[in-house]
Amino acid sequence: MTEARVVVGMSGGVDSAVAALLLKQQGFDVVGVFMKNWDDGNDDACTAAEDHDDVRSVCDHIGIPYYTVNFTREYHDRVFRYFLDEYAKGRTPNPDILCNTEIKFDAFLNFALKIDASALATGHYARVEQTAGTVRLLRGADPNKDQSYFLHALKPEQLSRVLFPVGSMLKSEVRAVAREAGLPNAEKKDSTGICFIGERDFRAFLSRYLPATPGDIVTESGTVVGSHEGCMGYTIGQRKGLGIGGKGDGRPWFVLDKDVQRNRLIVAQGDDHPLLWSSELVALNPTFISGRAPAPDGVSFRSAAKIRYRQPDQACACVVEGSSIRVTFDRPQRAVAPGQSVVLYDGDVCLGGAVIESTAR
RNA sequence: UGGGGUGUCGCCAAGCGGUAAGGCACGGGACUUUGACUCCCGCAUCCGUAGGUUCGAAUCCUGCCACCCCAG
Repeated sequence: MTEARVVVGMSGGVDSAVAALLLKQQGFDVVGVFMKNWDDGNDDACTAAEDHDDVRSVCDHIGIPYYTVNFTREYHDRVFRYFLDEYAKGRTPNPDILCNTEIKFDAFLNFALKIDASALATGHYARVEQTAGTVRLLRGADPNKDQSYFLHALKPEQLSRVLFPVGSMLKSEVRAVAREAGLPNAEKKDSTGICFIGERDFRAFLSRYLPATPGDIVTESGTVVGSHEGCMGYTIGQRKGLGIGGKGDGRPWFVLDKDVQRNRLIVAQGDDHPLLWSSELVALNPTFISGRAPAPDGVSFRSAAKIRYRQPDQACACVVEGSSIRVTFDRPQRAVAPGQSVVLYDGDVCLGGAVIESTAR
């Protein structure tokens, strides 16, 4: 009779390290696993190697075995290709959401089950609550670190196999635990950037995979005010990188829209421009963690939504219409970008979400 | 080659004899498991150029250069 085995996805950061530590202390048969899902040969090799080293030393410190798995192929086929396709269409995808549904909690979860683990744990700041056959996803206890936004598309079958040991903790508590336990990465800086790919000069990175064709930057009336080197490198609401200075009334310029057909960026001066704000959006193929929408098809229900990670909750009314959902906000939202996800909440409960398709005033 | 005007950071623009505002752009940092937004810091020893006046000039004077406008 042995303890239940749990696989912990180790990134090299403190959060997953503490997750592994806590599970070990709780008596689980913990196995640390490092995922290497990206490989572009050279430049990023160093940080990936550092992360791997951190995983090794953390696992040694905690006293658990560790392995490395490689889902480079899966990541490329199921996440990165979509990522590029979306950018090619002029949209702004969120690869990390897909990475969770397709890689971490699918390919990787299956790997964990295959080596006889009963669950997969990660260092995500979110909570899973299971009661009488139902699963709920709750925000992380630390409002400043909550990552439920990235997990909203998981299915109940996936969530029921998942543990988030640090989800009920504050970041400061996680760091304190790491320090007390003497974990080698206790003070390691939080990582950002696309998961598994890391922090990059975004436009330069994209141009390695998508042809960057120079084009005009125009105002909504068609006046050319600048030029860009590939409009896929910009997103709605973006200010930096336009290189337009000294024109008009002196205020900064923002991207209002992208005209992929004509390879043009449409911009306006001042972030109070009406075309930068919309109070309604339509998103496709909504998924709900409970398995069904809070209200029947065609019936409106109130909710709180996020258009992007770390955005404060926005009060709204939603209505599912066939394979899409229409969200109408109480207050207009800035720079709603097709390709990004709208995620719905009811208090601390994450209901689900959908990928934004279009907006309306 | 008659007249008038203008030349200050990549762009726009203060300054009007007392020793170079500000905005945009850009660079760096903070924030951040997407892309963005936001915030903070930095950014002309020098004012088209050569002289002159003055204790002292980007600010006054003169020559030259460049551009613009009106005349031709």
